[in-house]
Amino acid sequence: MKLQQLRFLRAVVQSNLNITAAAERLFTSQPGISKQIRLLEEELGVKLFERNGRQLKAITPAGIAIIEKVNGILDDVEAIRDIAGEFSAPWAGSLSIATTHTQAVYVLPSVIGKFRDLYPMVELHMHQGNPEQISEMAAGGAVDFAIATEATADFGNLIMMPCYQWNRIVVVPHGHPLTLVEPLTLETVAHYPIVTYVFGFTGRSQLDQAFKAVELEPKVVLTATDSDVIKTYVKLGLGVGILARMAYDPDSDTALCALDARHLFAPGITRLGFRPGLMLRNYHYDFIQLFADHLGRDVVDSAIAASSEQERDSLFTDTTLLEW
Amino acid sequence: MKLQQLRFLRAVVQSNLNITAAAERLFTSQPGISKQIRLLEEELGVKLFERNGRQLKAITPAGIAIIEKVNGILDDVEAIRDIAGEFSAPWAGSLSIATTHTQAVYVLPSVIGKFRDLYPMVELHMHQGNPEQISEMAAGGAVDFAIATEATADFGNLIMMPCYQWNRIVVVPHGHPLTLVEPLTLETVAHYPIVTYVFGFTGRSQLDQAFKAVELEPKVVLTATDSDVIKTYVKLGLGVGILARMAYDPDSDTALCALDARHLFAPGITRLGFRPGLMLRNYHYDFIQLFADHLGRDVVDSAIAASSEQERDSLFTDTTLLEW
DNA sequence: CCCGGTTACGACCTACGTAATAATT
DNA sequence: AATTATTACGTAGGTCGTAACCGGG
Repeated sequence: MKLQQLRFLRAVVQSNLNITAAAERLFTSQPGISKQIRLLEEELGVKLFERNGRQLKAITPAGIAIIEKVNGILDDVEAIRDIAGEFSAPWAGSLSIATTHTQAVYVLPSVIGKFRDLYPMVELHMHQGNPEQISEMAAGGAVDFAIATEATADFGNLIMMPCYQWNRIVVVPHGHPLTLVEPLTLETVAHYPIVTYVFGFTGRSQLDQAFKAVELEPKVVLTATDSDVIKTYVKLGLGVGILARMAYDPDSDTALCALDARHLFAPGITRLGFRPGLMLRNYHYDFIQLFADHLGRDVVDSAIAASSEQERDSLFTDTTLLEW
Repeated sequence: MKLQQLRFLRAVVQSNLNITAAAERLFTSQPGISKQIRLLEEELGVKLFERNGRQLKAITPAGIAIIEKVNGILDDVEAIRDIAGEFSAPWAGSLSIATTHTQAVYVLPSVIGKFRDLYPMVELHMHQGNPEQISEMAAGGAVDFAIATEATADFGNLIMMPCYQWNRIVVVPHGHPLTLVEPLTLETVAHYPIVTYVFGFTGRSQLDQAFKAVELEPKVVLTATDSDVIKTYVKLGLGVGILARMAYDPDSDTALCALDARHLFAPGITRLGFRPGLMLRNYHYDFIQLFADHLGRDVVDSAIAASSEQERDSLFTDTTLLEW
C-alpha cells in the first residue's frame, strides 16, 4: 500500500468514479491510476469498485468503508505537512477562503488587510461561488474556510461557527417617496418593484420569509448575486433595493439613500466553516479571530470537539456496515 | 512523503531512538532507515530529532506532534487492511492476546476452544508477561488484546473493560489445621507462612491491602507468577497458598484442600483492554463476548466512544504545543 | 576500541508516461 | 463514433542492501 494509491483512490471517488477526470485532477496519466487502483485491490484482496465491463459503476461496501479511512489518512498527511510548516515557518503558508461576493467586497477587505499585516508571507486565495459551491469547496478540501450567510450547515459535515449578525437596509435614490415614510413598513416597501439578491445569497430566503409571513408578494424585478449590481440598478430607478447594511457605504454611495430596515427582517448570521480533519495552523486561528473577535482559539477548539461527537455517530454507521 | 518513511519513523521512536534496533525490528538495513528519516526531515523542512553528533538524542517538539499523527495514519492503514480482510475473508485473520499465566492456563482455554470452533482459520497468538509488559504490548500494537487482573489502566491509554469478578481461596494440604477453623479469618491465616503471587500479579496488591487494613504482616515465604508453582509448594508443605479460585481444579488438585476466602479479600476484577485506534474485526467482537458475555458489540463500541473523549484532551495538549 | 550513524555505490525494481487496444454508451 | 478503461513497453527515478567511513563514549 502506497500513499499515492490512496491519493489516486480518493481522486477517483471524488471524480465520480471517472478515472480520466481523476488523472487530470492529479496531473497524471489514466493508465497510471488504473493500474495502481488494481494493484491496491489486488493487495487488499477486495474489489473496491463494481465494474461494468471496464467502466467503474459503483463503490463496493468494502470500498466505502475503506475510502472513509483513506480520507482520514490523507487528512492526517496534510496535517503533518502543516505541523511541519508551523514549526519551520509559522509565519508562512497558505490560506484559502471561499465566500460570496458581498463578503469578499464589503466585509473581508479590512480583515484581510489586518491579516496581511500580521502574516505578510501567507499566500491568500479567494474563491467566489454560490453557497452550495462554497460548502463543497470547503468540504472537499479545495479551500480552508467557507464564509457564507445562508444556512450552509446542511451540506457536508462542516464545522460552522456564527461570526456576526447583520441587518438589512432599503436603498432608494434621493427624493424617492419611501424616504418620507415613517416608519417604514413591509407594506409600503412592497408597493414598489424590488431589486435584491438571487435566492440562496446573502439571506435572501429570510427576506422572502418576512414578506410571506404577512402574506405580501412583492414584485422582484431584478436579482443579482452582487450588491454592486443591485445598487447600480437602483440608481437607474429600476426599483428599491434591499441589501445588507454592510454593502452600503455612505461615502461612495452618495447617489443612494439608505433606510434602516432592521425592524422588517430577521437579522442574518454570517458563519465561517471548515471541514473536520483540517489542521488549523496558528494563522488560521488568528484569521478567525480577526474575522469574529469572540472566536478565540479555545472557542474554535470547543466547536471542533463538539462536532466530533457527530463524527462518532457516522463512524458507528461504518462499523455497522461491516456487520452486513 | 511515503508510508514507509512513516513506518520507519515510528519504529525509530518505538526503539528509543535507536536506528539499528528499528532496522532489526523491520528486517531492513540501518542506512535505509537513516536515509529515509533524513529525507523526511528534508521534505518537511523540520528536524524530527535532536542529534548529539550522529546519535539521536531526543525528539523535537515538532517531532512529537508529527509522530502523534503518524501513529494515527499507520493505525488507519492497518484498519484498511482489516476492513479488506473482513470483506474478503471474514473468517480469517489473526488474533493476538497478551495475558498472565493464570488467565492463560485457567480461564482462556475454554474461551479459546469455543473461539476456535467459531473461527478455525484465525491465527491465535498468545503472549505472556507481567501486567506492565502486557499493557505495553497492547499499547504498542504488538498484540490486540491485553487481559489482566491488576489495574492496567495506568499504562498507555488503553480502552479497558471489566470482564468478570473473581474471588480467592486458601489452599492447604489435607489435614492442615486451617481446615478445622470455622470461620476462616485473616488472623488465623496470618499465623501460617504464606505462598502466593508476586507483586503485580493476579490481584496481589489487593491481598496485601487486606492484611494491612487489619494491621497484620503475614510471613510470605514464597511468591510466584504462576499458580501451578504456588500449588506445588503448598503440596510440599511450605505454607498455605492464597490464589484465585479459578486456579483450583477439584478434579486434578486432589492433593489440596480449597477453603473459600471471599469474605477475607476484596474481589479481583479481570479486564480486557486494547488500544484506541485498533480496528476491531468481527471476530474480535466475538472473542470479547465469548470472554465476557455482557460485552456485546454495542457495549464495546460505547467504551470506545467514551474513551475518545479523553483522546480529545490529549489532542488539545498537542494543539497547545504548537502555539509558541 | 566498540557501538551506532552516515556516506558511497551498485543492483533491482517499480512507478509513470506514451502508444496501441479493447470495450461501453 | 466518441469516450473511457486496459494492456504493452520503455525509461527514469528511487529504494534498498553491501561496504566503507566517521564520531562518541
